[in-house]
Amino acid sequence: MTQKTPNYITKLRNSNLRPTKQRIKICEVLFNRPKTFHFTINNLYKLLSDNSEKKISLATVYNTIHAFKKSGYLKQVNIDSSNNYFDTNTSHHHHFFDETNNELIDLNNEDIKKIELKKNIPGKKIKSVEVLVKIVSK
Amino acid sequence: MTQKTPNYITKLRNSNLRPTKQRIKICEVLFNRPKTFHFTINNLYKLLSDNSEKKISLATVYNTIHAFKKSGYLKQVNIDSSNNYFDTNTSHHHHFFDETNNELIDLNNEDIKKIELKKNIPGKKIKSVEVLVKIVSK
DNA sequence: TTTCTAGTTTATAATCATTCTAAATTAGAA
DNA sequence: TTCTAATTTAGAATGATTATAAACTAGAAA
Repeated sequence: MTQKTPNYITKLRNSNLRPTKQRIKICEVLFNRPKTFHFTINNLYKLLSDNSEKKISLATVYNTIHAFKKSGYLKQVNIDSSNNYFDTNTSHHHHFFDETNNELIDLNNEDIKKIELKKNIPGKKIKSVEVLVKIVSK
Repeated sequence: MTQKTPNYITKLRNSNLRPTKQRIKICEVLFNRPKTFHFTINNLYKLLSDNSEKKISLATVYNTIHAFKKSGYLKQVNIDSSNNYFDTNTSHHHHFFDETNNELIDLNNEDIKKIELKKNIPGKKIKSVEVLVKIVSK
């Protein structure tokens, strides 16, 4: 079931994204992981710089991440004005945000009772319902 | 029960904030309203500029809003990286965000079934639980 | 009332994240 | 191999917010 060598080339091509060296490298860093990955653009940029001699420009990191988001490979998670995260888990779920070490943790749908609203706004339809649980060390 | 002329001077002094002309003016714009008020710094700055000949500097608006937030007069509501709101309703509640016209709407605690988490993070305690319901026009 | 000082306001500069621009490079079809 | 459109890139531009430092002011003390 687990892909040994994920075919990022096909994945990219399917989204009309040319499989460039930079995009494949970013795919490897983001998706070749056993678990969901949460990151900021800055996190990722540093991570890419660290394990590589030839670095990917910051502009390309921004471009690529936004292209990936548009293609549905990533979800954006806004915590507050100074913390803009991305999440490789694109299924419907929620988050804990640990303010002690600025870490995002998934709160899966099955780990929270269904959200039921007793109010609706006339003329409007719901696009999303997101729960953010802020936590700190005890 | 309703105060005809709210005593912002006392309110400010109680929080160790000198009741300056600027702060009182901002209090009037923010709190002398029948309902909760949602705004961005820019909204507020424009509003203050419009109904006044002598305008309050942008720096003071930022300073004051942050002082008010610190004193518990306001809550900050982060929608996404380009929408940073403040809310005069400081009670525990949630929000709708209407993406059609960038408007925040309160979702009071009694209008949502209690959020129950079936997961907890060892060593961590919950600081807040916030629900954000994004809506658009039908 | 006058004086004095710490708190406050202000214009402007600095910062930081993000987006834009336009030139150089590259993927991949022909 | 050639050619073109897509992509990458460095650096400039933008926009929100914060910092700075000089001028002003509230209000306590004389």
